[in-house]
Amino acid sequence: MSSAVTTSLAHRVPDLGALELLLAVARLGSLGGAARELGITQPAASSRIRSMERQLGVALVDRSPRGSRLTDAGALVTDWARRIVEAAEAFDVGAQALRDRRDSRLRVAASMTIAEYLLPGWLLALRAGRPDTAVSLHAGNSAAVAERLLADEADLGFVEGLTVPTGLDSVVIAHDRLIVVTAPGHPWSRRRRPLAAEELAVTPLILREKGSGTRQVLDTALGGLARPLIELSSTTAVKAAAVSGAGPAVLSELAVREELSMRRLVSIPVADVSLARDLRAVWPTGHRPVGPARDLLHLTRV
Amino acid sequence: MSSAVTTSLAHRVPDLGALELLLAVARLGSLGGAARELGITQPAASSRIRSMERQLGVALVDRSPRGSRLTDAGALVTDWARRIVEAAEAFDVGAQALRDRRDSRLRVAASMTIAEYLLPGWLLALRAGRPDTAVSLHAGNSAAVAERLLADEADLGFVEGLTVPTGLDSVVIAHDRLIVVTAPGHPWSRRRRPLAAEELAVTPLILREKGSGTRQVLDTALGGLARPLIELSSTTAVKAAAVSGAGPAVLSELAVREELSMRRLVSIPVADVSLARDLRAVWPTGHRPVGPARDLLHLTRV
DNA sequence: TGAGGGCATAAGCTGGCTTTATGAGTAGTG
DNA sequence: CACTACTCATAAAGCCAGCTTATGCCCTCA
Repeated sequence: MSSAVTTSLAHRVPDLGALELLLAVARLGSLGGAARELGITQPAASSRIRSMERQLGVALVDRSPRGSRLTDAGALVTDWARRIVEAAEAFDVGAQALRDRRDSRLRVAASMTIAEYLLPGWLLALRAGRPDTAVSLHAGNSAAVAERLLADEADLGFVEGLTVPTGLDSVVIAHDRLIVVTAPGHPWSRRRRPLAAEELAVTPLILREKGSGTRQVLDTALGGLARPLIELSSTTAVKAAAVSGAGPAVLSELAVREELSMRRLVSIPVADVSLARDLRAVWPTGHRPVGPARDLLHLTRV
Repeated sequence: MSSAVTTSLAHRVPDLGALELLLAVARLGSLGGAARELGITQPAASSRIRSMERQLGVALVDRSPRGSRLTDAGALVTDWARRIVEAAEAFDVGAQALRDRRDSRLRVAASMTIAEYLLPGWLLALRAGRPDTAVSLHAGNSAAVAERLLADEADLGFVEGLTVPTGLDSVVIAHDRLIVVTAPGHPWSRRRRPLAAEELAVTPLILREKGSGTRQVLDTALGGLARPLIELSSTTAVKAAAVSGAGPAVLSELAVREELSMRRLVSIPVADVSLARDLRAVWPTGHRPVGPARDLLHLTRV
């Protein structure tokens, strides 16, 4: 693999500024207009689009004296670009929440899975409605979330798992499901019938460590029988092991959505095992969320 | 506060090179090692990580004389970064396929929706197994796909919709579903019961133009009754209208996955209407795909 | 025919990222 | 105990991408 000159992605993919510019051109139908919107000059926009076209080897916009429209290829590229920009927006709100310290107006504590996969989206939506809300975010396990809430160091918490920590009220805001995944080459990926619970129980699996929410749900569903091939301490490590073909893994559906659509992993249907778990918003008993916390809570309910 | 200087995303989110570097550091546990992998020097990596930390206002890695590990915040940031990099990888393979012209070893023709949302992932997987396969991609509607295949200008095609163009053999590779979506504020988003088919039929909707695959499926499902509020000629335009709150829209589940998880749109359950449609791989009758086309076809089957 | 909007080109500047060169801390080893 | 091998940080100097300003051409519309 990586033969010859495997130049990094960054050399083959335009930078975020150029992608934003392309989206603006697509929306406004004019290089100069897009430039104005981004606060740069028209020649800068012109040259940037041109160098992006050189880099990709494809004409992206049709220039005419009355404006610019995307070519067919340009439309396709713009849609791919949009997905990068959306991921960057999620990064941005997440990072901003992480930076803002305890003087923030809304302090959120969340379990890792929720903080990684759901919160950025919610914060993006919250910012759309309440642009001035400063949010801070702390990520930890369920116990840590409970502790922060009870010490009045957080206004609203999010946890996953089967039980609600004592002293907290909660409401179910979404459902998650654990699924079995393998690399595309694995024999299970060619099965025609769903996997039986017994098969899953006797096969060594790549798992999160005992005590994690994920492991807890799986052990309960299988009657405490899950057999580890390896035990790893982060979702990311489990994914990496599964992608590399080490064996089947059991992971939150949320955590592997990207890998499934990229076909780095495939999902193996399982019969007779209930691997659903609730995702809950939590707060100290009696202290119903108000203000921005209430807004965020409303956003999260499907 | 958009007030003051609402600097663009590109100023608040590190560039792709920095994100890749961060992922390498996370994986290898060493700044120098990551630098070596990316073909830059250790001081460059050091300074780049440091300036990323300055930009985000958060410490990302714990340096020690025996290596570097991610901080808690760093782990979270790294996972958000990974999603940007994955979107960039999809962009990259898509763009590469778009650039390679008709001398490519594998020529693919696909409908817009499939080209935008699924093909990049498939090509990524294909490249993992067959790194040297050069792929070219043409996107158009079903008729254009059929034309290219029959003129021997493509080796494998992908279409969505209810019918298979004549002269082509096909196999169903996945199922898509049209769903009803609205902006989060819309009254329908607070419904407790699923929408009935009749309600959908009498409500003016944001739709693709007549003749598109999406519209065809919807009209059939509703008995030709879909009532347009506006008709737009691209999926992206429909999404933009729906996000801005113009009304309910009907779109492929594939097309709105990101918007749903970002909560820019919410999905409205519908009862009694079957909006499923098949996604098919197609090829000229009798000419079963061989070589790389066969590999790609295998990859796409769930 | 003149005004206005759209785009391209050229020249010069600047800032960020890079490399090279060096120093300092820690761990393992004979 | 000192030597080696690994880690990371700092400083100085060079390069290049992208920016701005200044200009010119093309087209459309009044």
